[in-house]
Amino acid sequence: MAARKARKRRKTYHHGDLRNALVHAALDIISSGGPEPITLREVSRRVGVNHRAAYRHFEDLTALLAAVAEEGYRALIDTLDETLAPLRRANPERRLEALGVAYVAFAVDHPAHYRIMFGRRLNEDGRFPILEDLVERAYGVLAGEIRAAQAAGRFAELPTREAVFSVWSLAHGFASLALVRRIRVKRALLEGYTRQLLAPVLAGLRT
Amino acid sequence: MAARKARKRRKTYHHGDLRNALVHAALDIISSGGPEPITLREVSRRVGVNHRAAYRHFEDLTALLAAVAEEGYRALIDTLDETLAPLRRANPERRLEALGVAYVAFAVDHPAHYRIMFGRRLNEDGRFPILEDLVERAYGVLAGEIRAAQAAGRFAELPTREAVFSVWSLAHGFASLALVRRIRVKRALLEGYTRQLLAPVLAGLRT
DNA sequence: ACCTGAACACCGTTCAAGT
DNA sequence: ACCTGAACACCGTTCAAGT
Repeated sequence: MAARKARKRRKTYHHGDLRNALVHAALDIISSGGPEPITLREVSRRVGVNHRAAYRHFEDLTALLAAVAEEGYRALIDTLDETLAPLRRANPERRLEALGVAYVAFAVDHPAHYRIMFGRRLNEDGRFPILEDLVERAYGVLAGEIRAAQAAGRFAELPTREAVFSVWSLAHGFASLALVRRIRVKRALLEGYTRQLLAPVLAGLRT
Repeated sequence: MAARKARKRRKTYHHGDLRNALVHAALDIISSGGPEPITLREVSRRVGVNHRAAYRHFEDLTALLAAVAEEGYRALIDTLDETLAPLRRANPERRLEALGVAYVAFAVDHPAHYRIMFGRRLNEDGRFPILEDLVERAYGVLAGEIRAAQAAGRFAELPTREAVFSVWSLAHGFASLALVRRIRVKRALLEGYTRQLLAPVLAGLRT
């Protein structure tokens, strides 16, 4: 029926923004939580085009998934930036904690994006270098706060890289375990719980 | 050719230990690192039987993967136990650190097992409760050391559960990021690197 | 009891068209 | 330029047999 709707909406032979429509159909499939796998054919079906039409916009299925991942990374970076915006005057530690909380919340609130972003290694063949750039930018947000905390004399002078990886690993690990329900947390308690888990690392970095 | 070999080895109509053969063929496929997906047909092909034969032993593909995961959890638990064995007289902190290092090393050295264990949620429908039991046992090993450290007055009296999740999240997150090469570490440096990442959490728990 | 074989409804991807 | 349709070599799973 999604197919029928899409077909009604356009009078022309051309779709208009097929590329975007395909990306969001892919997201819908995963977000709906059902057991439906993301397939090129199902995605095209939802958009209301022949499955071959997708090849105009994506070289193959992996390229479509890479587009989903790219959108996800951009959304994550935006979320992290927006998290910091109202905290301009807060101390670096609180800002770092807020980043960790926002990161985990993003994963839990966008499980479809997150799984594509961190599930398979899409850039295995170096086909999508943009993905590496975006990860680097997200990393940079975290690293910036850790450097600021160190500059303010609040954090020990460990190598920044290792400090970032400690925090990132913890946030990513918790998010992943929550997504596969190995750790069960009610959404309303997520932020507080994340703070509890982050507390030891942050305390440890302080020494 | 694997098929031919298997066919030669047995003279009888029956395979002997088909179930086990299937589980290990599945592992071989993922371990080989190639892009070959684990399919019931490919697994059966490697063992040298008709793909329908697998259904004698596994209700469906998910059940086969669950068997792989089960074996993985048992191996992980064994690894953790063996890690603690020579450290009976060490202090709880060192034992906990050793567990974290062993956990990450297990993931990196058994990527096939690890991905099946923590990738999809195989027990979604409650079909494989054994998997939950085994995760619980692995969790118990970690929890035991944290409780011991607390009892020895070395760790602050935080709730054990949250302390375990901090350490587990960090180890799991680091392992996952290393597996998808978001964090790149040479195998020879893995243990030392893991210790560096764990250091802040362990220090934080100490306060 | 254990394995096979044909059949069905799905895939991704290629090639050769249609508008 | 953009989309379609038939075809190919794959899937998982079901049903009806073979030894």
